[in-house]
Amino acid sequence: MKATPHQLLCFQAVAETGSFSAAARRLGLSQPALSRTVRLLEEALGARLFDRNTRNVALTPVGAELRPIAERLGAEFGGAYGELARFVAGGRGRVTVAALPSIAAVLLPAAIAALAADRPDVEVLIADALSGPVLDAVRDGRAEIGLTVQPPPSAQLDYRPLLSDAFGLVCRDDDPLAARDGPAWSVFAQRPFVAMAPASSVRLMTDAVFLQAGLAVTPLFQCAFLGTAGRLVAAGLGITALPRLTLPLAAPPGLAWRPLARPATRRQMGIVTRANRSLSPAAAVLLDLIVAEARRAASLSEADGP
Amino acid sequence: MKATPHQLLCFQAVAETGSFSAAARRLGLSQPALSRTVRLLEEALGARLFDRNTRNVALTPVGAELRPIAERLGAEFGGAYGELARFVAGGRGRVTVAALPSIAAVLLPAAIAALAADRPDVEVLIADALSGPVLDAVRDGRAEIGLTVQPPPSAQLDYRPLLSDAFGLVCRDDDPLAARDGPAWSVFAQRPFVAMAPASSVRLMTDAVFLQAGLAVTPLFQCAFLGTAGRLVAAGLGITALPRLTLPLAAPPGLAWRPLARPATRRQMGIVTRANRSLSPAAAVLLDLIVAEARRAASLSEADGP
DNA sequence: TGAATTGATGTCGAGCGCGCATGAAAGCCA
DNA sequence: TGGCTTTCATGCGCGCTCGACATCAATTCA
Repeated sequence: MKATPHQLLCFQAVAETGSFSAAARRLGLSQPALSRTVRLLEEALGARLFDRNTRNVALTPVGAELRPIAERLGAEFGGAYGELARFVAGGRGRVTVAALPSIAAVLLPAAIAALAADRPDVEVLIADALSGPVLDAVRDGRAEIGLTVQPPPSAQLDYRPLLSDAFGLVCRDDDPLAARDGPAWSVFAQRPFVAMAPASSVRLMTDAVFLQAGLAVTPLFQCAFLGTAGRLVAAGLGITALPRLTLPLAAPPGLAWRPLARPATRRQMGIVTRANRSLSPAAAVLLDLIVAEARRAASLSEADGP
Repeated sequence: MKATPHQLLCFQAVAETGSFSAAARRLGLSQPALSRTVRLLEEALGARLFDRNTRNVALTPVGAELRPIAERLGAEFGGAYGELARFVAGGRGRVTVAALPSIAAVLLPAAIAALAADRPDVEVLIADALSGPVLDAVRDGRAEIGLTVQPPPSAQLDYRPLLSDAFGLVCRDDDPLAARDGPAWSVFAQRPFVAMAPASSVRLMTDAVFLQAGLAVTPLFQCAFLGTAGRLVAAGLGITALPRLTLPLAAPPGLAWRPLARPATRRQMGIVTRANRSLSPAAAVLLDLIVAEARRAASLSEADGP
């Protein structure tokens, strides 16, 4: 009751060449093997497929009926296999990345550009969110890759650190603070502080540092976007603390960045994936590209060690 | 590099049940066998299909990609197999019958009606022609079945006699000849003879009888159709000789038929098929029906022996 | 902490498909 | 017409695949 694809291939070869010997040569089989295979197929289907004697081979009506079917099936099978192979090779697919905006902006553009360059059929979706939703998205499979700060250890998530980024003071470049080498976090106790939104990763870290250092800092503003914070600082309304690599996002010219000391603080960025779950091939490729991009960013950033 | 349908079935079962053991039970396999089969499929595709530990089984992205493909392929395969099975069983197909009109009219209607009754998807094409073209059509495959008089023996054709039909005198029933028992062929030397067209099988036989009996018979008319000949006779323009079973075709009322003697002559009708060539299943069914119909016609016709 | 469930692995046996050698039939040619 | 060649079928031996069975490892539940 079963016809294997191999049997259909053998049938097709005989039908096309009109000869068992020629078909066997083409298939790289011995003629007896081919004869047997065709006979088995005929028995499986319950009908003769070729009227043959030692001199002539001709399709029977059943064989003629099978021919287009086998062809269609073969094309279907080959096509499906090709599709899948491309997916497996990472040449096709969809990758969803959940990322903190500040990290996405640093690491993703180059990686995605490199991916698009030689794998144009891979679709990349970016969901930027705060760190909690990023972890949630990865945990329940809505995103394959998460880019975020180091999360609390979890059995459901794997974390792989990529690079760390020093926090620094951000102020106008005509501010006297801009001239200082290695200002301390305590400066924020004396000047209006532009804070990020409460659940943002930058805010969580600055709050932690203030707490740890026993500093009483009252945020003057709370921004959801780095660009807003940058503009507030540029307008002279306050100063803030940001990781260095996020600086281009806070973009207005006329701003200075000085690494903060006491305590020297670094934000670690990394990749989060679902534990014990395979990545799609395309996602694996993108992940490698992100890792490479992170290495490049780390080596370019003189102040940054792992 | 090869995924067998069986491997895809196993994959689907695991994907659907979410469990190797349950899938194995459903497939009627042992669980180890199923495990191995899935592993082999994964190796063949070069990618893991399930993320699994002893407690959970979940599709990987590649597995999720394969799932609809496997489903489509399975449906395609099953559908194609079903189509072919129906063809093999004779439930679907096209049969071309080449036949002498006089024989077709006798044997085909009942056989085709019986065929259409329980195999509505079998298409029957009838090509009525003279005996030469009938043989040609069968010889080169344009027709699978030929209905004709006994042909000259040929290595390319098989002939199977069905029934034989006595020639008789056809005249008006008010003709004095109609009262005679067993008139002889010599009557045609004395009365206007309505002949059939030169290449028709009836004409060939009547000519042969006249030649053999040394009778000089000049045809008065030559008809291509039996109906025409019948009407000419009915109009009193002449008499003719026809096999008994063709009489209904020569139809007008008021005609008599009397078996001819000296020599008693029978037309043998039979089935011609291509030698060493399989019939399509549907054609084989039709052939059997024709044979049955011929047997019925023979038993009904008291004057007809084999 | 022990019992039960589930997937993986090792081993063995049966069946299938392959190649090789050989047989039978049909056409070709002298 | 009788060899020769070509072509498909068949018998045999072998290796690979796939099956079941027994067993192991890991995880959950009581």
